[in-house]
Amino acid sequence: MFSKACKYAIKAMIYLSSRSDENLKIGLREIAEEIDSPEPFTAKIMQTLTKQQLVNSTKGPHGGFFIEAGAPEIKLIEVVKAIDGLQFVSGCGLGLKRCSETHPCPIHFEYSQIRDAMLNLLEQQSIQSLANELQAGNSVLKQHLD
Amino acid sequence: MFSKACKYAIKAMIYLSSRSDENLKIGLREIAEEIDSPEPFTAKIMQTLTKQQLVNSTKGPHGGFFIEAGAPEIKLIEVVKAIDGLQFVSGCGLGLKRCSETHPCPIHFEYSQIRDAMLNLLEQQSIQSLANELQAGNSVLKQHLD
DNA sequence: TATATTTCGGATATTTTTGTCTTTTATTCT
DNA sequence: AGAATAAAAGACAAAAATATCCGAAATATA
Ligand code: FES
Ligand code: FES
Repeated sequence: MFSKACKYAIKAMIYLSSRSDENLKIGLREIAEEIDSPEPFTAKIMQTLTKQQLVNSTKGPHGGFFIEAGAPEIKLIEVVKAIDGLQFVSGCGLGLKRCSETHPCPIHFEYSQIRDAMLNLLEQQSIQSLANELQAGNSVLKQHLD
Repeated sequence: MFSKACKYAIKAMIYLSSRSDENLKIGLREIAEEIDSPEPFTAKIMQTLTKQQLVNSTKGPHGGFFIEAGAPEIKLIEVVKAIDGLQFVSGCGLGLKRCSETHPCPIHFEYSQIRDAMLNLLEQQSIQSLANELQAGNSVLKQHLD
């Protein structure tokens, strides 16, 4: 569904948002720790997100990543777009060169409905609202397995 | 969503089914041609499908792949399971070690609904019925782009 | 200014997926 | 039996995704 990089990105964004209310910058180490991701790989992803202007960053002591306070809501689709691109929400489920109503693959009509539901989810849900649920303790970003 | 191998597998199965009514065996070359897939890679996939008993094969002249006539319907999920495994229809959308109602990731409730719809599709749809639609000209397995 | 901190950028390494090639084995036909 | 055909099996190659490392640049603090 999503690449690992994209999953890390989404979780990082949600975590960041859940801690960015204050004028707080979050370091790479903390992010990787809290979303249970490999630190150097996460660094690359954060670089991409920064270049795509989805997060801000500052270097140096007390530097780190943060989401501009008072910034407009960031929808999930924007994060997916930045990391994985939009192929998955528009492409054919069986890999035809283009998804088409007039020359559909065998599962087009069933598949495209589900794909559109996913697209809808990504367009509706925002990082901020998911972060609120996280803060409220209604969801988690990592699990402690014994 | 599905790996390329899995997409090739599904298309190969549907094509095979659409031609297997008669006691007809289909060669690798024809399959790869008709589903627009790399021949040697497709060979590997067909080997797997054969080992998993989803198709039969015979060697030698006029040999090839075929689906046992009068065999019970093959559901899409069986093909996906044989090639990609079931991780995607049961795993967490954000990569948590397990998908859980009690310790859900931020998108669990929306995501799992869509994932279950996909699972439902895979469990309902059979290779044979999709092959019928293909034969009826209602779908295609490859496109000719200029 | 000097030092410590932290991201940035580029190079490199590993793993997985995708794809290819060659030899062997089974089967059919002559 | 011998020749031709086609899949099976295993080794190999290329590409992409995932992950790591290190020096450079920026920033805060002393
Ligand atoms: S053509 Fe395959 S999903 Fe639309
Ligand atoms: S916990 Fe993430 S999808 Fe269920």
